[in-house]
Amino acid sequence: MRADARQNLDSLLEAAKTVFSESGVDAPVRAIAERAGVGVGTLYRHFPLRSDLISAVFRREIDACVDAAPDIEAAYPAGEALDRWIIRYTEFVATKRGLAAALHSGGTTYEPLAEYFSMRLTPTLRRLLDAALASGEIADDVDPAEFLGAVANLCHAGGPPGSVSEGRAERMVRLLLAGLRGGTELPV
Amino acid sequence: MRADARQNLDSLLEAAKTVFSESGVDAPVRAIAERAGVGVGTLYRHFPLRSDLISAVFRREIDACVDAAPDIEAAYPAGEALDRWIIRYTEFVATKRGLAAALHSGGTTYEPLAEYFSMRLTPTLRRLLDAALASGEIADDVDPAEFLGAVANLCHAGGPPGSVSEGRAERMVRLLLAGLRGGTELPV
DNA sequence: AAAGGTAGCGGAACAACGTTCCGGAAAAAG
DNA sequence: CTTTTTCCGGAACGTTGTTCCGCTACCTTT
Repeated sequence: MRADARQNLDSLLEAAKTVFSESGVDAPVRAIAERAGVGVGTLYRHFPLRSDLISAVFRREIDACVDAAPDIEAAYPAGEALDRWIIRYTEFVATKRGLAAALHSGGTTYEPLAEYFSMRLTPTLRRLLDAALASGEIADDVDPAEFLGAVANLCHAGGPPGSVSEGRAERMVRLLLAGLRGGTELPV
Repeated sequence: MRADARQNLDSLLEAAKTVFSESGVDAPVRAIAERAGVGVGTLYRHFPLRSDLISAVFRREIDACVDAAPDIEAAYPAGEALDRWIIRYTEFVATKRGLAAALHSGGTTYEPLAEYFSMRLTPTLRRLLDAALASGEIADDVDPAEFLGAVANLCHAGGPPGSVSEGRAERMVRLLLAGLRGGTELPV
């Protein structure tokens, strides 16, 4: 790999990270290329699809979230560890404006990113759930991939303009976690 | 209002309803105009913003959902009525591909639609919650607007491609409802 | 019934988007 | 230093939402 190509790739990742956090994942491709000081052709050479760039940028942050799990597991009992890691995951997702929307935009465009999300995060949650089930701290099991998707969906503003939104995501996620404790039967 | 204008407006609403259910709310404006047999200029005369058309199409369906509440309230005890109405709301939202994504797309574009959602649905849920709280069937209160937004967010596919998604939305919503029963304290 | 004024229509035109393409510049190899 | 290969830049294309204006045809008025 040529030296200038490597340099441009780094610039692009850095620029994309900045732009995404400023304007969300819907930011125009041209804006990213401009901030990186390269042409759009260069961007598309490294990332044939827009979603490839998004994937690359978020991969490292996903890894950081996964890596946080062992520390939490060691420091708290199983049930509380589960809660704390989910809250940690919440904080990661909450900062990515438009990410959840992109993930279920319908088409096959963002499948690779969703794939990676699940590939890394699912086993972590599976382990936390098993531990909490074994210790009897939660009553119901759930599919980890489903649960992660649900939490991610909850972590975005939504709702009417004037409504209280401070802490909304966290409140709803805590409600979901409380649901795992209950085991209450609901009507069909 | 002129007769042909009235006729075109009806055609547009009818066409939009069809196209939205076939291709989701992201369907191109031109496709709707073409199906209605009018030019895009006519469409924009009646609906200055794309979101205005979406609002108009969904208003009647929201109303239907609100109107279903009294029947459910009369037929079931408070707690079960709450569950059943939320499930009914779920079914409505689930069929609107891309609607939730549009609602929290960030900008002010879809605010009128979200406003109307909340304006109609919030009081209904407020009443159901109060009844269930009064009868002691649920332990925790929530902000109705928040809860509705959360449920709407849960009603979309998300997750990795291969994962189980059959009934996912319903399972997650039931978990959320179970959370209202619990009242379990969670860690900070 | 005819005629005029005007509400309203159609679709070309514009800006911004994602994506493609290729002439030429610059890095690596000899 | 020359050759070869890699890779860059940005013009160009197709599709989006939205605007604009000349002309149609509807309603009113006589």
